[in-house]
Amino acid sequence: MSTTKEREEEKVSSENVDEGNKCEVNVKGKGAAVVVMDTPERNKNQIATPISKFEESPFSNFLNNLSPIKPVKSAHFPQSLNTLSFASIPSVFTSPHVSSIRESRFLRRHLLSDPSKPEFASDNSVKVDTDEGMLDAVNNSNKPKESFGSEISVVEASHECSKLAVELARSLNYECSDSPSTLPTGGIRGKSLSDFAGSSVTYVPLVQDIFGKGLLRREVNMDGTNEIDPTKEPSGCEWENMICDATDILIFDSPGDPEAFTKATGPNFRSFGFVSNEMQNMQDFSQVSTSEGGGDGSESEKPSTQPGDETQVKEYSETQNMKPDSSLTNDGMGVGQSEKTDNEMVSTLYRGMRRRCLVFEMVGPRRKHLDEGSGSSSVQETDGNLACNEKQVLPPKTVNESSRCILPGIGLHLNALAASSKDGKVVKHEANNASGKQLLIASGSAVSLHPIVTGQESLNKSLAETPGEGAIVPFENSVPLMEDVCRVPGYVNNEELNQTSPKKKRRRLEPGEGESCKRCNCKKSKCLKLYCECFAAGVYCVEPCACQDCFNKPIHEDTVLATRKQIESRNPLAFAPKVIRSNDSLSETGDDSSKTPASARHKRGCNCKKSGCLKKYCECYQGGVGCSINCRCEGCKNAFGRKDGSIFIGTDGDAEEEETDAFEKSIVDRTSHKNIVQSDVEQNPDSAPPATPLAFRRPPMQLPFSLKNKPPRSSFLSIGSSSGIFASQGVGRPSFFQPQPKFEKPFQSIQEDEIPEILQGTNTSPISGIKTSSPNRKRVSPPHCNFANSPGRRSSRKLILQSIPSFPSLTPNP
DNA sequence: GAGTTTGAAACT
DNA sequence: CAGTTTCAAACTC
Repeated sequence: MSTTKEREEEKVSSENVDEGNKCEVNVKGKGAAVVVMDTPERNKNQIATPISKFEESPFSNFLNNLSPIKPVKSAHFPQSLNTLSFASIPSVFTSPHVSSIRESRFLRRHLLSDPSKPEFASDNSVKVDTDEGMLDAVNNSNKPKESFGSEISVVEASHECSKLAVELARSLNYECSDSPSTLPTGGIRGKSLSDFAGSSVTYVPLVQDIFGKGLLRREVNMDGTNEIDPTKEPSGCEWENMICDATDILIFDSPGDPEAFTKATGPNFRSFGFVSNEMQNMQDFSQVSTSEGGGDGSESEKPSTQPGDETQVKEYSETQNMKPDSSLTNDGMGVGQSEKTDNEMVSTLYRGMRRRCLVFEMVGPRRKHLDEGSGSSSVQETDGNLACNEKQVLPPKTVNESSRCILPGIGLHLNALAASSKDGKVVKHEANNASGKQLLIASGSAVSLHPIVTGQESLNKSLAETPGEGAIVPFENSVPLMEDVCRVPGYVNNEELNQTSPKKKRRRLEPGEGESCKRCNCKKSKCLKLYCECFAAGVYCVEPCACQDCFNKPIHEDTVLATRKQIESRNPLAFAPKVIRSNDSLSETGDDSSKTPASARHKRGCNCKKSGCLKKYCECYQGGVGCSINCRCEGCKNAFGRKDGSIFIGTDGDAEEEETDAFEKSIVDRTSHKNIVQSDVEQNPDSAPPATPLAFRRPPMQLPFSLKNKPPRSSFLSIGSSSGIFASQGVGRPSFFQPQPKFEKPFQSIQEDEIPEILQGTNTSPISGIKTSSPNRKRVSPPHCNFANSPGRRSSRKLILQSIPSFPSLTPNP
């Protein structure tokens, strides 16, 4: 009892001290991702509501904890989880810089977490979860403590966690002699942040989600640990190292360990699953396994497991799968100590057994559990994602849901993104409208997402490394960047967001914002021509599509790929994003001041004659970009910028107003993007803001091909500021949103990669020169093809024209 | 929901 | 490269 009081006191004190931090942390957690992603302003706005909610909830929770009264968590939780997951993701994804930020966060979190786990504070990893979890934990802590009855159990749990971490490390081959008890997860994050922005990133979200659920559980345990654990303070450094290593291993191993990852085509998915599993395991361990005993146990376990790293990993994953289920079903917290004790004994005994046995089945079951049993957000999210993915793409390839999600490749990714975005919006809207948008935007905008990007990159790399993925879906591969970007964010979002039925989400998305998930209504093209938006976007047709005789499905992958190649052979940029965001780059040209269209440009330019570039018929307008020199439009009144170069100049008041609005929005986005991407942009004026991971994925081969061979009509001039634009548009005008979607995909994923590559490769400068010289000029000489080689600019991300790369990548060049 | 308009994509 | 046709989205009613 005294312990409980102490805990409370600690928490309280920590809260008092850290309240500010908490708030910030929460904000960051949620908003961080968002903020990073796009315009801070939006994020702030959007986030604000959520944050406030969170804050309140945590506060209330803490207060409750302090007070004898124990409030029930309930509603806040899910949101917090979602938000957390998002936030966490970005943070994780964020580049090293981000990591630094994170560290700060961690610190804060630690403070927060400290209350529950002063000792663990050293472990950054745990903290994040704790933040969310804190609340829950706080609420739960009281219960759990009571239920636990003995602190020992808690301690054991913590040990188990450490064990889990250790196991992970083992699997990785890393032996962390000193694994801080619980932190493994945290450690992972930390690592991901610093080291593996990309890979880690992907994991992180899951982790967070898991934490969201599991943390609560964990925290409960943690609380107990805190009291007891003081003895165990792990060295943060060591722990982090271990985690990092583990994460690395996990990530990298993932490909290697097909089993562990299961069949999931998408590395992301795998990673997620893996992480989630770990997390769950951790939780489970904390909850279940106590018997093995303290930190020592963890180490002891390590040695045992170490024998085969891979095997261990698999086992680990298996165990994760197993555990998660059990844990999920039990909810960790729900299970009484008695159960735990029983389970613990058993669990400890069978751990190894389970792990190994579970191995492959893990994913599927787990998810099911999640879906079925745990109402927890994480589960839902995963489900939602899966569902979405399944619908969209997957079908054939992936057996597992998870695999489905991932596998679909482009289609999936894009769809997922779209769906996710929509879902995110929808779902979040429930909780927080703003947050939802942010998420979406974030997902959408590769730029802002650095973290995401990084994550994607890592993912991409992993994918590239992993034979399965690439081999499986060429088409998917080609999609890469876009998809990746989308995937990650979207995916995450979906998971998080898709608490409800994925289908619903998709549908919602489609109709409303729907762009992310493009729907087509093709009747004669069989969805194998660019007429088909889905096909053009590099996505497989999904349920929402009303197409007839559709061949744009995973089943017909070969056909799709072949067709793609054909089209690409004709026009290498055919699948490149139509709109390229140069926003940043444009700014260089002076566009920025103008806000005008320069920020982003349509690759080819439009050819409107009757619409005045004021309707969606106009691709430029649809893409939320101004018309450029490349445009051959007549009577251009594009609100985003006229081809005259007068960007906005809206001769018409309306147009001007619109433009201004759009600009402002775009500017905001840009600014955000710029902030993030600036370096890149600066380096590459043309470059799209986001440093997408695409580059990794992109098979330079493809692009060079297409580009060199045939520069499409237009040059890449267009800007890739899409994210910004979209975001802005999305916020500001619905109409834009719609248009954006199309571009978005390309934007985010593709543009950056493509452009940069192109630019780089094509030293021919034409593009760059053109862009720089005249922002509006869309038609830069296409030929920049060299992009592949251009070393100079590459140094920077040179996102430049992702458009090209993305697609090329998609094409099964290999 | 059906029909029209529009402009891109595809074809010649 | 230019012109025409095809196509599907966007738009209107």
